[in-house]
This record gives sequence, C-alpha cells and structure tokens, in this order.
Amino acid sequence: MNDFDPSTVAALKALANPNRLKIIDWLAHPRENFPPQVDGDLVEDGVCLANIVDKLGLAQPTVTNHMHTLAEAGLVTSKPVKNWVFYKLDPAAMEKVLKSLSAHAGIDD
Amino acid sequence: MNDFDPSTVAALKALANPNRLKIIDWLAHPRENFPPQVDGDLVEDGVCLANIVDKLGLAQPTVTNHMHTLAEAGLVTSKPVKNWVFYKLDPAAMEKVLKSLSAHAGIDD
DNA sequence: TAACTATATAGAAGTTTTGCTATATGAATG
DNA sequence: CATTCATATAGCAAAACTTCTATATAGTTA
Repeated sequence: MNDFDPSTVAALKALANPNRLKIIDWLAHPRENFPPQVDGDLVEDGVCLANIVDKLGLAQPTVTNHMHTLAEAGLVTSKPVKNWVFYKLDPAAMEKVLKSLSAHAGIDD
Repeated sequence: MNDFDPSTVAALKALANPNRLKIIDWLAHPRENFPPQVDGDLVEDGVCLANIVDKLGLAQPTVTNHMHTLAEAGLVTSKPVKNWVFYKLDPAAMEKVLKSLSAHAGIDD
C-alpha cells in the first residue's frame, strides 16, 4: 500500500541482530540496566559506550561498530562529552519504524 | 524490560530484506497486487508462488527461498493446492513482532 | 503412462555481516 | 609534556546471506 522506504529496511537490518536488539532494550531503560555515571546522566545524556561494552561482553571495536550501525539507521543519537560518547535511543525513530512496518503489514493503527 | 525472545530476531531478520518486505506488503493487499487466480482465491487461499515470482522478477528458487525464510519466521503460512503453493500473510504474527519490538523500544502500546 | 507444470533441492559464486586483534587518535590528567 | 583513558579506524577471517543455474520431485493432464 505504502511506497517503499529504504530507510525502513536499514532500520530493520539494524534491529535484526540479537546484540543490537539487546542494546536497544537497555537504552530504552537506562536506569534499570546501567550503573550511575559520573560525567553524564544516564537518561539526560545517554549511556556511555564503555558501559555498553562491559554489559554486552564483546570487544570494544565490535560494540563501536554496532553503535554506528544503530546511529546510521537513525535509531540512536550520540553525544561526545569529554572523551566519552553517550548514546541515547531515539523513540521517535523507533515509532517511525513501527508505523512503517505496520503499514507494510496492512495493520491499521 | 521484556525477556529476550529469539523468535523476534528471526522475524526481524526475515523482514530486514527489501525483497521480502515487498512480498509482505503485497501479501497484505493481495487483490491490489496480484491478478485473480483460477485455482485459489487470493484472499481466502493466499497467493500462488508463481505470481510472486513473476512480480518480484527473481529466479523461482530464489523466491522459494525467500518464502521459506518468511514461513520459518512464522510470518506467512503456506497451503499446497494441486501442485501450487499458496502463501498468506499471518497478521497475528506480524502484530506479535510489532508488540515485541515496541516492548524492546520501551514504547507503551 | 508420457509429458507438462509448479515447486523443491543441490551446489556454487559473490557479497555482506559479525566478530576479532592491532593500532591510531584525541582528550584529560599527573 | 608524557601518560592514561575512551573511542575510532584498519584489516582480517569466519559465517551468513542472496542470488544464480541445473536438476529433481510430485501432482496434472492429454
């Protein structure tokens, strides 16, 4: 019904990976999933890459890579503070993907 | 918030491909996208593989493969009639994926 | 039952994904 | 200003994905 939006596929690709989906889940509930941070608030500023690396248990460059995938798909935003990078989920982007997917599946909102 | 459901990842993987997403879209609106069928109703019985092959413009085994991917992810059902196979979208499965994804993203329904 | 038709399977090539290690960059601190 | 700490980049290997051609299977029809 809808015209085809390539960014929807990019977002779905980004989400279609167990590690990245875990990250999305964690970023949706930062206080429940990460320890308090010294240099940036978990909710206000986002979650520091190092915290995600620790929690996920993969090598740091691998996690950097996953975060870039999520960021390029527009699902998370990143903010450099000092020499950290804080990542936040973009709920509007997630809603957009959900709406697009609903439309493709012919499900009325 | 939710516990991790591997079938959600399988479904997202199945959806994270432009050709399969097109197929999902077409199956959601069969009358708008396919010619009437002689041996099975587009809506009641589903869409014949050959019709999807024609519309997608890929080789038949490639499309068979895509349909198996979608079926294994539970997103479509298949029904053999004579020597055709009819495919139908499973809207309940799609809703389940959408709900699961919403939960992961922390979006309240 | 022979031929045809629709789908499935096998196997292979090219591409993409996912992870790693090693190293570079760049900001912060002693 | 040298070191340390957090992140980025480069390059590589293994695995998975996407597509193809060739062929098999199984139901249909003449």
